[in-house]
Amino acid sequence: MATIYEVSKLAGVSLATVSRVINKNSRVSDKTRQKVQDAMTELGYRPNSIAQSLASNRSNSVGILVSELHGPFFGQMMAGIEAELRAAGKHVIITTGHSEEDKEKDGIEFLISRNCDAIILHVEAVTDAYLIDLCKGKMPVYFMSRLVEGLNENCISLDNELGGYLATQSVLEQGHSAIAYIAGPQFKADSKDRLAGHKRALAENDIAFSDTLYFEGDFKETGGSDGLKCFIDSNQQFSALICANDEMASGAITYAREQGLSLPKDLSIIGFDNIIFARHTYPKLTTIDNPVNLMGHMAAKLVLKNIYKQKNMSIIHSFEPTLITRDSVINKN
Amino acid sequence: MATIYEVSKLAGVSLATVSRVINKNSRVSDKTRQKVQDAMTELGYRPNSIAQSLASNRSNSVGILVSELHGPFFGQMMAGIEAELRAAGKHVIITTGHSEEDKEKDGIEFLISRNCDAIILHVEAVTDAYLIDLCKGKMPVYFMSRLVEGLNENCISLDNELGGYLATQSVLEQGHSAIAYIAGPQFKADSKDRLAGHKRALAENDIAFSDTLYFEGDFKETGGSDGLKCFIDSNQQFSALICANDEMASGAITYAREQGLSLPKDLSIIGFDNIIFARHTYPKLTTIDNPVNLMGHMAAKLVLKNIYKQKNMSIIHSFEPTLITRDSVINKN
DNA sequence: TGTTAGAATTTTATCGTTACAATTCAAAGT
DNA sequence: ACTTTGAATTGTAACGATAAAATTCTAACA
Repeated sequence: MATIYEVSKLAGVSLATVSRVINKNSRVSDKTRQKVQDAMTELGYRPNSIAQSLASNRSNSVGILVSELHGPFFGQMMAGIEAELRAAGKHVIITTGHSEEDKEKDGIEFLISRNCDAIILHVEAVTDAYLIDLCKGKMPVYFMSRLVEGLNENCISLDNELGGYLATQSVLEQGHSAIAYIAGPQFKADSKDRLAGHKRALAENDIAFSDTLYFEGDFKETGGSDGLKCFIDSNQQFSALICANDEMASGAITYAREQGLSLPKDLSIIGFDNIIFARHTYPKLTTIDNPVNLMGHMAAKLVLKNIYKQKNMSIIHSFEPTLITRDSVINKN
Repeated sequence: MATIYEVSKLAGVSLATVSRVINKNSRVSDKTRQKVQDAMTELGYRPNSIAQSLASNRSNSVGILVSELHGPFFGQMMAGIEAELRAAGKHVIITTGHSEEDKEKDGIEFLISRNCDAIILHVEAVTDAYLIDLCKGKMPVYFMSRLVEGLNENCISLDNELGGYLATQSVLEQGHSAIAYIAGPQFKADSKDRLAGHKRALAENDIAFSDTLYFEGDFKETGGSDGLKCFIDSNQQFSALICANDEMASGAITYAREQGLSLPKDLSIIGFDNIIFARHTYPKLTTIDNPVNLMGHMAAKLVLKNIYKQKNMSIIHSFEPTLITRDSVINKN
């Protein structure tokens, strides 16, 4: 592969001039630029990005840490980030944390060692203290879907508490009062906030939160089925079930039907996230929209603005969930 | 950040010795190694991967091109690849092709310019000729889920023809004879092969393939609903519907129910891929398992073996789909 | 004690760029 | 014609590691 040196020789100019032609920023006379460009195409020259990175101390890559590579939620998130960054000629290095503290830290270390220009984290297991500490380091760090105290400027987050509130409120408005709740893992901030919103809605309507109608799931399909099984086995009475994400809701739906329940007549179910599949459950899942793709775009824009100094980037740090009404909640009024 | 130079100074040894301690391969006396390691921890030294890459002409990164970052199919694929590679200390640079020729080529260019050590491609729009040409270049190229003629050694593929055959055969065995088929985009090799398998099964059972019971979908939910709508609107009679992937099957299920059909009594539906969600449709989707996660692992192993010279890697190039029987196909016998 | 092989270590060149200071050049002003 | 000035260009030193050749050390053997 041809190097900048050969290009400069063929074009009869210095290395530096070639470099400036490549990087478009500084001025070069049209005649010289043309000569250089001709030489480049003649040699099939392609800049060596590694050497560029070493010399410029910039890798043009952004590290991303997600919990899982599969799953509709992370898929949408990554798609948003990648689309935005790719359009700007940056690339993404993606790795996973599996919601485990060690693996998350490991993933972060890995991305740092890879000389990313910035990293975007969707971490769940690691503490705020660790993150605050991390931000004191040299690597710029941004957070997706998590609000770290004092680091608001680096966060793109969803008002999960509001989402939880909305879900419960909407179910209450449909006349339900005995409401079961399957939460996500409570070490995850999202889960905790959604639950808090649920409790607030309950409180505002003078309904007591019942421990026996609460189950902590795993955000996976099994969480939904296990939770519902638990409620049913203990002979609880309830007409509605709120699941802290759509996967659990769909697990619950599947299990409910296995138990011979007719949905939504016998049980109303509402989810959270509005993953693509939510409109293909039966009944179609009423849920809370989580604009995670948009948030991915925004996180990328934040990096583009702060790190790559792109102009005209207006950033929204906080997003609001909205209710998506479909068929899985019945009106009891 | 401390450099190798400072470490060597503090440890009182040369640059090269430090380098050899880092890279574990060549021998260094225990005493020296200890000195160096102490110096490294004292300085909080972390090798600069960019500099390593420039000097060694190896980036320890593998480029991945998938059609989409979201979607259960690609999610599983990426998860497999990443898990395997990450365990070996390599990282993945992921980009997308969106099943469009230009974007795929662009993505490939992008990965090449990023100095990956190898690239793993899941391309659909680009021609075999282009790929054969690409393989003549310097960059090692591997293919996921696509068999490129003459490049078998570089491919990890699924016998899609067999999968298509299996799907149709199983439906036939359940006593169905009027069978509709919603294919994937026919420019994609997978889709074509699955259809070919379908036709073979039909032929073996002396059933004519009917153009009016064929629809070319888009591999998305809409493909399933559009296809089924088309068949129903044209007043076709059929008791079973084969969809070339699960997304389309779930779109078809949703649409069928919207039309008041009772499933699987009025219509049997079978999918392809066995995405996680397939067990949460109603009725639970009978489908063809596509071990794409495993194939991802295998593609990564292939790279590990060929590029990074890891031993003990036994490679399986060709995978076989299997029938997963659930509830969406009724027995008419 | 002197050799010598082999291990351990150092020296030096190199990878392909960018960045910065230094230089040259061309047009305008006096 | 002689400065001046700002744009265009060049030379050279990094960037932080690896790799190959050269050297030094160590211990065993004659």
